[in-house]
Amino acid sequence: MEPLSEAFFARDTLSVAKALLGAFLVRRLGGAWLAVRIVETEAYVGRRDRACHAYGGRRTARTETLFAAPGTAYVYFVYGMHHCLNAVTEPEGEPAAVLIRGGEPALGHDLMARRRFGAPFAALSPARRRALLDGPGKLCQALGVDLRLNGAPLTRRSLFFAEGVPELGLAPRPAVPADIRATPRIGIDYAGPDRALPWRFVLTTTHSETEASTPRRSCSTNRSGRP
DNA sequence: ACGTCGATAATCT
DNA sequence: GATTATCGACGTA
Repeated sequence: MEPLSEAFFARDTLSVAKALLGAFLVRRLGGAWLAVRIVETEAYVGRRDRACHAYGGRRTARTETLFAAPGTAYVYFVYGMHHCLNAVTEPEGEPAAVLIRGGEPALGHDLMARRRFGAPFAALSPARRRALLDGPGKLCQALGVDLRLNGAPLTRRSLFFAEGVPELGLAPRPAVPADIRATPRIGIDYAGPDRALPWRFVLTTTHSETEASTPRRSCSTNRSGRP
C-alpha cells in the first residue's frame, strides 16, 4: 500500500488535477475498504483564481485548510446538505486544491450503493449505477466523507490516494493524456472572467486497456456488475 | 435529453 | 440576512 505522498501534491495544481485522473481514492470505513477510480477533477488555483474560496488571499475559518500542507484534505459543506472533498496542493501557504468531482466504483460496490441508495449494487438500475459517484457530493456520501475529515492528512489508512493498491486487488490504470478532456468548471458563475477557464478535467475513456484496434463505440458489455 | 426548482445549513457579511 | 465549488425530482421534448 503506497499512498501518494505530500510531494505528489506539492506541485502546480493543474498538474495534480490531471495526475489524479485514473488514480484511486481509497477509504477505510467501519472495517471495510472502499475505493473509487477518479475520472473527474477540478483545479482551484489559489489567490488569483476568482473561483477559489481563497481568492485574494481570503483567510477565514473555512479557508484556513487551503493554506495547510499539500496532501491535506479540504472538506467543505455546501447548499445545506452536501460535502465536497479536495486535496490541498502547492507548497504550504499557497491556498490551492483539487476538487474530486467524480469516479467509478472500484472496491466496496455494495457498501457505496447502500450509502447512496439503500440497496446493494446489483439491485441498482443502470441510471442509478451511473449516478453512484458522478458528482462531488455523491462521492462524499458514498465514501462517508464529512467535515470531520477537514484538515486530515491524505496519507493515512483511513483516506488516501494511490496509483494502485495491489493488496486490495487494485492494479494501476493510469490515464492516457489523450483521454483527458479539459472543460470549464461547474457551478462557479460567480467567478466572472475566470468562469471559462478550462480547469475541469474528465477522463473520457474508462476502459484503458491497451487495445490495438479500438472500435468506435462501447466495446465491452461488462458495463455493470463488476467482479 | 434538457430546463427549472426546492431542499437545507454552514459560512460569511 | 444572503450566498452557496450540489442533488434529485419533476416537467417538457
